[in-house]
Amino acid sequence: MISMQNVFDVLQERGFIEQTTHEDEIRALLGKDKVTFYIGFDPTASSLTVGHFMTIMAMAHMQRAGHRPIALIGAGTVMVGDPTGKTDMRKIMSVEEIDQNAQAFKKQLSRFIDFDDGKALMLNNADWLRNLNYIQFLREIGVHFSINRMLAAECYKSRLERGLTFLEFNYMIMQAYDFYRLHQDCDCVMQFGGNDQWSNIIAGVELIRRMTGKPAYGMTFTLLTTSDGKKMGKTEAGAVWLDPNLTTPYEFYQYWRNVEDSNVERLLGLLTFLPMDEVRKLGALEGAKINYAKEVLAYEITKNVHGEAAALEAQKAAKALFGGGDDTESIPTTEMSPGEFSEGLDLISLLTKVGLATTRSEGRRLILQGGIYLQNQQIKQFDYVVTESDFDEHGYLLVRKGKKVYHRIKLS
RNA sequence: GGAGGGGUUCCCGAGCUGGCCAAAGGGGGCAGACUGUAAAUCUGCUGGCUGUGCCUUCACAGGUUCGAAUCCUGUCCCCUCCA
Repeated sequence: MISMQNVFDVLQERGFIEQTTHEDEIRALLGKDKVTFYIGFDPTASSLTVGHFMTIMAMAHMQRAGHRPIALIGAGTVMVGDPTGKTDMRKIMSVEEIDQNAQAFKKQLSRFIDFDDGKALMLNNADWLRNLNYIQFLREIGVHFSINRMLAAECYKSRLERGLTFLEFNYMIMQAYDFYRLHQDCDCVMQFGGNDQWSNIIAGVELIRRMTGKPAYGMTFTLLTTSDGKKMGKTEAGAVWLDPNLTTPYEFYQYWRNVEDSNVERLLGLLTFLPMDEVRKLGALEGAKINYAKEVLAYEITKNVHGEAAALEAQKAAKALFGGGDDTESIPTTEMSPGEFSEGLDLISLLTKVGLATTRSEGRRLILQGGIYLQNQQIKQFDYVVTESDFDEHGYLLVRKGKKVYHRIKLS
């Protein structure tokens, strides 16, 4: 790093920052000292998602600027469950599941942040939250919280209409206490998070101020949303995961390759390390040319998450399918024995077998509506029987569903 | 604890004077058209199956009836008001 730009400005320029508790102080602090900050990750699933990834990017920028990140695994806070943004109460998770997820989170985080030699810390709030003494906690920490103010918090609003349990109501206090603990134990003075975490973050900032008289700071990042305000990172199949077993690198690549035009520049800034002048250049491309920017976006993010080899492979596969290239190695492939086709296999069975249709009815519907193609030939006969003669000379059969979903059958 | 209102197909939400209900409408999703692997728009589909018929669904378990999402009984869960 040659020119040492203030990370605050970097984050701002790249579009991360949504709200800050004390903008000037934070900027000043980040400009001169080595600052310890934390971001919490609640292990509610077995993998991190792209939403977490954006936050991790911010963390990485901070680390590159010489600050010390604490990745806090929330295996204690998930025991309670964050009601923020939820309309219904989340299922109570078993401790085994939580701890398993926490392990998975740890592994994934280590790929993006350098935890060597104390350059970053990974902590788990289960270590202090699970054994709290109720009465003692209420007397020490609980006194500092005003129910009146908590009820006014934005994050509880929807839940006050539908019902909020006392368990979940305590989430904010848990998170505030985390910040306090990290402040005491690790000199952590800042907490970052997605913008939905604002209420929880300021609760911690205030708790620290009340208990220690010392300042603490908070900052939230923009949330990944589509132009109509829907959360990004969700597909019909569920979230976009960082775990390649849950979302394959090819699917992951395609997700970014298909984002809407208006979001490309923003996403490049948030999710890649490309210099901003390049980001702006790419974002300025118009019409069909912006497809190039999407390729860059998809490639860069996939590279960050799954490595260069996987990114190249995904890109090649995508180009082959959509751009007339000839590499088809990376498309999802199912191997089947020639014997299965010796009598012929009906198309519907084939579709369900490879997962292109979840039920036979769905398969039939797809075919009837013209959504199924074999070797790029539309098949509208629902009782079509696939035989070896449908395969190419190398023993491959390319099955396509709609415009974008490809699957290959290989005879073996 | 008392009074009242609810639990319907992926979601929201009709139906609940018994048959015409696999269940209106909207959302979401999928497919088609248009395109740039974009957005917007338009069209169709959207419980399962050996498919013009059959099977399983309207919280759960029973019952009444030729026939129940609709009526009766019990159970569980949720919400509102009162305590």
